Amino acid sequence: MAIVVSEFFRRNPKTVAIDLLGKILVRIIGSKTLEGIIVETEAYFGEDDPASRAYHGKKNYNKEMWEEPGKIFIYNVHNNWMFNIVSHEENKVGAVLVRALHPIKGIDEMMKNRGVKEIKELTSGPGKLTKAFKIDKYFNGKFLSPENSIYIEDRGIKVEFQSSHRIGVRKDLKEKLRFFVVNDEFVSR
DNA sequence: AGGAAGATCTACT
DNA sequence: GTAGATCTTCCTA
Repeated sequence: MAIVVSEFFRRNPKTVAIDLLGKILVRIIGSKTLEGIIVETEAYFGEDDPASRAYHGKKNYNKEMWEEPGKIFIYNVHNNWMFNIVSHEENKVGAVLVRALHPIKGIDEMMKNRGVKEIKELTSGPGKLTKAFKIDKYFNGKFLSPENSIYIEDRGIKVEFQSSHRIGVRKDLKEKLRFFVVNDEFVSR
């Protein structure tokens, strides 16, 4: 069952980040379908979050965070594309970063896209999964939807999760805003 | 023109 | 396991 994007992402990013765990990211490439269970996410808030791309105010490169929830927000870090989904309540700012997936369909295609043989290496990090799923700046500002060949499904998978501080950020908030599925080998660390 | 970044890969100890 | 190079994008000057 496809999720209702406009409702699902119109919530606090922290709630969305937790709720995304266990959902399926689906990507259609020609006749191929790639699928992965979301097993690691991070929540980012607006201008009061020092780790957020929105911290320095609305800029050309982050303006999507102010736009409609359910839009895809892509940016580049050290030659890696980061896949975020705009998530916030009415008149707020925020996004959720997808950090890791557990591949379930289209493994061969992912190996081709990534250029590696180990399944564990396919999608166990934010830059890895965008490469495996062929996600790049092209998707920035587009909505998650089957028409755009990328969307999220709820198949009722229930997961047990833990939280931790966000990874790689210079200044984090006190609150733990990284969420990951317990005992999943695709969690990035 | 220069630099920093929410990371990854490689080559080692 | 841990350090160092990487070589894109978009910022600030």
